[in-house]
Amino acid sequence: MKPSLKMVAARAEVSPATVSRILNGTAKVSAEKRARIEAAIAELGFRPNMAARSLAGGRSMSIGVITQFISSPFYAEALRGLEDELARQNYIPIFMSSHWDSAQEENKIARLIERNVDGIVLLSSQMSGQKLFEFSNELPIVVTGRHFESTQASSVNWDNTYSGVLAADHLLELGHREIAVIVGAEGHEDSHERIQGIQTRLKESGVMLNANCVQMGGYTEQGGYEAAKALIASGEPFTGLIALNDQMAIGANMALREAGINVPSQVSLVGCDDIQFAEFVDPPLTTVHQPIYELGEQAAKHVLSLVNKVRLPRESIKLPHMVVRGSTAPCQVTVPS
Amino acid sequence: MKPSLKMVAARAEVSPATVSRILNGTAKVSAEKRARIEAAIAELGFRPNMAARSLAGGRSMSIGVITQFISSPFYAEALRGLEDELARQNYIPIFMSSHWDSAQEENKIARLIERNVDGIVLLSSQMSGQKLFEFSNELPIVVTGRHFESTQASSVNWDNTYSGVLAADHLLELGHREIAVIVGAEGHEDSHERIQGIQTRLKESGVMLNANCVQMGGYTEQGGYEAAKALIASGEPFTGLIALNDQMAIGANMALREAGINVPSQVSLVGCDDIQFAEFVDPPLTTVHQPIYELGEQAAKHVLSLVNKVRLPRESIKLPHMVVRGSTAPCQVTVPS
DNA sequence: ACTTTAATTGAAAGCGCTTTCAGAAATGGT
DNA sequence: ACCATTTCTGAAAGCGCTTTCAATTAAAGT
Repeated sequence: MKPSLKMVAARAEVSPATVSRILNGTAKVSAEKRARIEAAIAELGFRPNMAARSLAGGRSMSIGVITQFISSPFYAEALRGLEDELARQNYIPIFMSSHWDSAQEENKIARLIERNVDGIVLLSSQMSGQKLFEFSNELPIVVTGRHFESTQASSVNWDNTYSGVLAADHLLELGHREIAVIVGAEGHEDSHERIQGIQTRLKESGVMLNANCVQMGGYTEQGGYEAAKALIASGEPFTGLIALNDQMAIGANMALREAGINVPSQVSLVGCDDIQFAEFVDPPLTTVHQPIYELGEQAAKHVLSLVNKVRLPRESIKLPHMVVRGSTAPCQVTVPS
Repeated sequence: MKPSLKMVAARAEVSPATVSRILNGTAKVSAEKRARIEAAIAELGFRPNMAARSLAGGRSMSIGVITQFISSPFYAEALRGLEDELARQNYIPIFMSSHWDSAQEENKIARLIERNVDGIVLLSSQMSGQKLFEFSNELPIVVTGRHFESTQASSVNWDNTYSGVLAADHLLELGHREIAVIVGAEGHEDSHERIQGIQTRLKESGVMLNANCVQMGGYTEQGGYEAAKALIASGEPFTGLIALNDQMAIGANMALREAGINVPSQVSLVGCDDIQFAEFVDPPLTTVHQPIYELGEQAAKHVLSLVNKVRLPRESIKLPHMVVRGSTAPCQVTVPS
């Protein structure tokens, strides 16, 4: 039979309440009893039962985390940050994937609430603001990739507009004036902000972003590959190509290669995220590094601050920055001025 | 206040026991009461409290899953299989990373047991067999990447020897006789089996695997990169290179490129796993496809069969197979016969 | 030495559910 | 109609812990 708190209490000749106090540090206990209890715990190999703690105490010490796909290099990195930060505060994450489907997302949230999570982190939620608000009345929620604030909810993000600005500036500085963009999907606030950043910068430099030069790639390698093919097929000229994430950039790179278009001498390619693989493709991908791991950490800090109702010292998240590798080069084509 | 089972019972004018029976399907309930109860549940928006269920019922409907790194394309795929299969049976996974550290692994297992998981899946465990055995006395355990069987434990694997055989055969058939290998790390049963497979096949074809031609790459891109560099620096001639996973193969590919060695015309490169990216590197990576997603699924089925003490229909896992892409080609070098 | 205040401790009441046990109702057989 | 089964249902105990609340003991003040 598994040792219980009661058995520890009996063995240490104290009341269960006192053992509980040691476990939680909720009250002072005399050194002598503390020693007896700790000995008893060790001897019995006692491990507290979280279900019971959760039921009695109303806290489960766990945070639900919903991602679109657990198996994406982007989310994986954020999850790592989350897991590390939560562990530091003795919480555990419970991960679930919602596969870009808001029905599944709601369902998984319900499932997490059943499991008594103390709070929820939504990495790139698809849900309507209305629903989000409703859930945030039930428990603390933190979302990334979009803005949302209420009494029990907050959002954490880096400056996505700035990511767009960086990518655009980089190509502009290299002399590119014909620029194409592969976006992820509609209705993503962060994605939208990046495009905003790109467009603002292009406009400031007197470069028009032709509508034909914007293709959707669904954030996958395959999608990026097809988007680039479409771009090439359209006949629209471009010397600079920005993909809104690295996976699409890698797919696009392949399409360009297949079409016999050299990167970077004919087309400069810039990605976004700086996932682990970016460094290892050929040519190594120039990309906008985003603080993904840190995003996870911050998200964790934010939920826990909501859960424990403590004010968080307002430290803002790092800014994205360019990582220039081999996929971009000065524009070779002479542009009529 | 959150609705409780008791409130549902009151509203439906039945006893809590009856509501519980509906929830669990543990006994027949008259159609009339069932209707009343279901209405009450819907009206109140009642969601059962898992902590309470777990405490009372002794089952948490959750399975602990320990991986080395959650952010690895390999594990991510297995996790997806696990998550899907568990969901089908109304269980949820609780993921934790142990970072190739057996102390952390034990610690996380303890943490999972505290949380009342009904069973544990270890993806590529590092723990000693002794420890593993001890834990398996506490609760059902399934491990992958090594063999381990006991009354409350089992292992699920594909045929790793065969993976090695496939890789070796492929290079052999292309006429390669000077072959180098980048292995992961010491003490991995699956890794060891793959080398066995490679060596057996090489020996059968009268090809010796020189000890200098085996380098360790730690399963990472960076490691593969450095291993390949070392291989090149050693001056040892080779026309075929097998990396025991795709990440190392991708790193090696980069090292070869940097050294001005063309793949596949000068060196044929074969990877292992067939991760998503393999298709998108240049040249597209020839690799041994392993049924990773299915491994996750099977692992889930196995733990649940142990948990619920049902015999599993003995369906064996798919065999690995070659996926020939662009990184291998017939050997160009004339080998003295 | 004797009260006042503070520091420790234990008894007991739940947290929200499952499950045994036994009683009540319904079914069937004759 | 009457008893033997079978089916459905409720009362109550309890899962392992936390947390008041009040009691006990130690420390401090005069």
